[in-house]
Amino acid sequence: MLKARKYLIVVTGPTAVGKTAFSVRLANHYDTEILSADSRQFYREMRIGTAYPEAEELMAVPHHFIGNLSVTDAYNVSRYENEALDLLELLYAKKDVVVLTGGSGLYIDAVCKGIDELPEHDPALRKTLKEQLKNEGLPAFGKRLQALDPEYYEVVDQNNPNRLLRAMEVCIQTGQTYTSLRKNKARPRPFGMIKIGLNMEREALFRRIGERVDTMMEKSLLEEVNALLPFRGYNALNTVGYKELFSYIDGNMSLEEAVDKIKTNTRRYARRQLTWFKRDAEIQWFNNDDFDAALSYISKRMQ
RNA sequence: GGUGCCAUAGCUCAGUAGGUAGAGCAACGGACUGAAAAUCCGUGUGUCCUUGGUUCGAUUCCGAGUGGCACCA
Repeated sequence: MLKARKYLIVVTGPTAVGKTAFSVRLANHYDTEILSADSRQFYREMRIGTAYPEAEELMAVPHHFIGNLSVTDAYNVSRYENEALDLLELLYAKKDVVVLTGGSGLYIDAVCKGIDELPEHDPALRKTLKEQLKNEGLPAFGKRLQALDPEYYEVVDQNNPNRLLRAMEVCIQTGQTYTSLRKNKARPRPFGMIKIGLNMEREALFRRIGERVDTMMEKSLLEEVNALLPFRGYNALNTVGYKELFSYIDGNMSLEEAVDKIKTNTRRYARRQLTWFKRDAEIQWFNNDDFDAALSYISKRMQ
């Protein structure tokens, strides 16, 4: 007997375009389950501000990587890659198709292509390096990286502290250059991938973003944020919708200003997402409400 | 109705002693390998309200019109 081919249908696109509803429909159609690739919906304490799927949606289709973490948990793409691949193996024992949906491009790529073997960061080392960077400044810190990994220094964005810090970390932790560890080669996966991008006219998308933020405020996002105040130092809370309201709570701006800022930053996030997805030629784009066209494309690809 | 002030980028405004203009915010483009809803880089997008006049040349000066604001009726 022929073994049925396994498929991962990836549904992506800018925030607020309607990925969740689309994916639930898709999963229902294939009688399967959904893996989320939204790096902030992992956190169970962040529901309103991350536009968590509705209760009915969660009941209609089994979801994974939704609310599986606490904001205090340390997490990263590599762990996600491993956990997602393990889970897919389990799911493919009973399903031929699984849906991966979300807007975190790096996380989607980790599942589809894999990322290189690099050491997980050492919090103590990162703290030390951060302080050093602060004290000596970006240029001097960069020069030190240049001494350790001249090749990477040439290509890195030398103004981006996160990039310099990470590279420095890896060099120090491994005693090897960051460059030598970055293979940047896609790994083969035991399933076929069909990538669907959802989009809509920008003006309409931006209108939706504004409305969604207003809805979040009506659903008492401010209360959610207030409850998370003690955890604001955690990376999970360095997120649109949360940081602006922290700033309001600190008295740095009015509530109206904070809400406007959330809308602006969400629009920018959507643009960055589009920039990321645009360069992935495997993505086939559809209008967010064109479910049938997407479905017929998918079934054609599966033949 | 009268008088005064204003009209410049999507918004708030600056400016040009007459040589077609620039800030902030917004917007737009891009980068991206264990922080990624993060982090970083780049870009002025303009009938200077309309119309006559003066001038080699008007967004700038003068007149008229239109719109807005204020005050007086």
